Amino acid sequence: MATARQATVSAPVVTGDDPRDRILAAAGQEFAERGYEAATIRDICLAAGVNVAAVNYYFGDKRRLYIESVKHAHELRVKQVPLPEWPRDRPAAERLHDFIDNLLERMLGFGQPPWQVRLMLREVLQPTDACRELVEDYMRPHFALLVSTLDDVCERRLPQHELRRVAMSIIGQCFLYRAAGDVVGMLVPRDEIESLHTPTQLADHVTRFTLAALGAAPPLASPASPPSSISRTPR
Amino acid sequence: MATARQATVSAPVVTGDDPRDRILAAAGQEFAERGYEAATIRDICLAAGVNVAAVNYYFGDKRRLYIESVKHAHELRVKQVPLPEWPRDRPAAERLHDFIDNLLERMLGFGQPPWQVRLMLREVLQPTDACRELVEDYMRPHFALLVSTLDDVCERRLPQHELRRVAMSIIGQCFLYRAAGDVVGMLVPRDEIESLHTPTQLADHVTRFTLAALGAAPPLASPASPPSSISRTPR
DNA sequence: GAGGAATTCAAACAGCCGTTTCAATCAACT
DNA sequence: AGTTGATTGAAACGGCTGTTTGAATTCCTC
Repeated sequence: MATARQATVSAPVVTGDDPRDRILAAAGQEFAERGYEAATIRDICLAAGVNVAAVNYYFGDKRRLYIESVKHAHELRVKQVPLPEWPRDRPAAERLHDFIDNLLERMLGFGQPPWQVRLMLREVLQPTDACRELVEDYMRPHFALLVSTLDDVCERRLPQHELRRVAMSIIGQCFLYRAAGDVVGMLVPRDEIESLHTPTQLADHVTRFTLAALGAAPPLASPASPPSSISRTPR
Repeated sequence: MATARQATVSAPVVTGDDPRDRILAAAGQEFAERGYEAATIRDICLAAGVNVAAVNYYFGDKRRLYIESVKHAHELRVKQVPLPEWPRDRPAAERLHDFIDNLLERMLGFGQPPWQVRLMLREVLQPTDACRELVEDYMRPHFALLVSTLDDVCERRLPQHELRRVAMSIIGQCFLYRAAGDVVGMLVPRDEIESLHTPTQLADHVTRFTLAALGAAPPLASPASPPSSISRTPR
C-alpha cells in the first residue's frame, strides 16, 4: 500500500516508517561516529531521508536531538542486554564470570560494535546533561550487582570501599579494550589479538585474574598451576 | 626591558616571547579542552595574544597546528616524567609498584591534570595521524618495560602473551580513573574519593591486586591478611 | 469530497568557521 | 639612513553551520 514515492533520493541509510525514529537512528550513528560538534544536521537528515527542517519540527534543536539520541541508545542497549539473573544456588565465582562475560559482550559486542555503545562511551568520557541519567538508570544497578557478587566471592571478608575498588579494577580492565582498542591493537601482535582477545577469552582472563587476586582461585604464576584457561569449550 | 606594548588587548593567557610557542601552548589547551572540531583558531589566537593570520604563517593550517600540538605535549610530558630506572638489585615487586605509581602520577597528575594528558587521551580514544608516532615513541617503551618487570615478578613462569594481557589489566585499571573519572566519581561516595582515590592509594591498590593475582603477595581476601594498605605514609 | 490540522519541502537567513589578502610595521645589515 | 626581508595587523572572502520561513503537500475527520 505505502506509496513508494521517495524513490531514488540519495541514500536513505535508515529504515522504518516513523520519521522521528529514522532521525533518531541516523543521529545516533552520526553522533557516535563524528561527535557532537562534527556531526551535521544536514548529514543526519540525508541519512534519515528527511528534510533538514524535520529536526527542528520533531526535536526543537540540535542539542535536544543529541540528548534524545543518547537516551534512545541507552534504552535500546538495556533491552538488548538485560541485567543477568541467576538461580539461587549458582556459585559466586561463576556468577562473577557471567557478569564479566556479560559486561565485555555488552562493551565489545559480537560482530562490529554497535553505534549505541560508542555514543554512550562519548558520554562517559566527556559527560553532558544526558550522563547523570545514564549513570543512575543504567550503570549504578550494574555496579551494585557487581559489588554484591564480589562480596559473595570473598565471603564478606572485605569492607565495602575495598569491594568498590576491586569492582573498578574489573571495569577498568574491560573498559580499556573498548576505549583504547586501537592502541591495544598497536601494542599487541595482530595474530594474538585475533586469537586471544575475543570477548570470551578476555572474560576468562579478567575473571581468573580477579579471582586469583581475591584468593578464590590459584594465582596465575603458581608453579603447580595447569596451562591456562578456565572454560573448557574450545569449540 | 621588554617593551610592554601589547598592553590591554584582552586576555593573553599564555606567557613567553616566541609567538610560535605561545600559539602552541594556547592551542594545546584549547584542543585538549574542546576537541579538534570545537576549538577555533580565533579563540586560540586570542588566548595566545597573536593575530589569526599567525597560525597560517607559522603552521600552515589548523590540522598541522593540531599535529604539532600533540607532538609538543608529548615531548613536554616525556621530559616531565621520564621512564623510571632502578638499581640492579631492586626487588621486582617494588619495581612494579614504582612503575604503577609512576604511571598513575603521569596519568592523574599531582594537582589539576595538565592539558597535555587530556590531549594525548583524545588521541588514544580516537587516533589521528599523530597517534602512531605517539605509540611508537612514547608508549611502546613504557609497555615493554612493564612487561619485562612483570616477567621478573613471576620469575619467567608465564608466556609473553599472558604477560601482555596482565600488563593490559594493569594499564586498564589505571586508565579507568583517567578516562572515566567523572563516572567513577558518581558511583563512589565523595569522601571515599578524597580519602582513598589519591594516586598513591590507587597505586598501592593496583599493585597489591596484581601481585596477589600473580601469586607474589597474599590474596586480598585471605582470612589472615592485615587490614589493607601497603605503604605506611598517611602524611 | 471539503475543511483543517499535521507534516514536508525548497529556499533563504544570519552567523561563525578556516583561510587569504595586502598593506603596515619591525629588525637587521650595508 | 635606506633597503631588504621577516613579521604583524585589520579586513575581507567563500563556505558551511544551525535555524527559520512560508508555501505546498499529505493525512485525517466530518
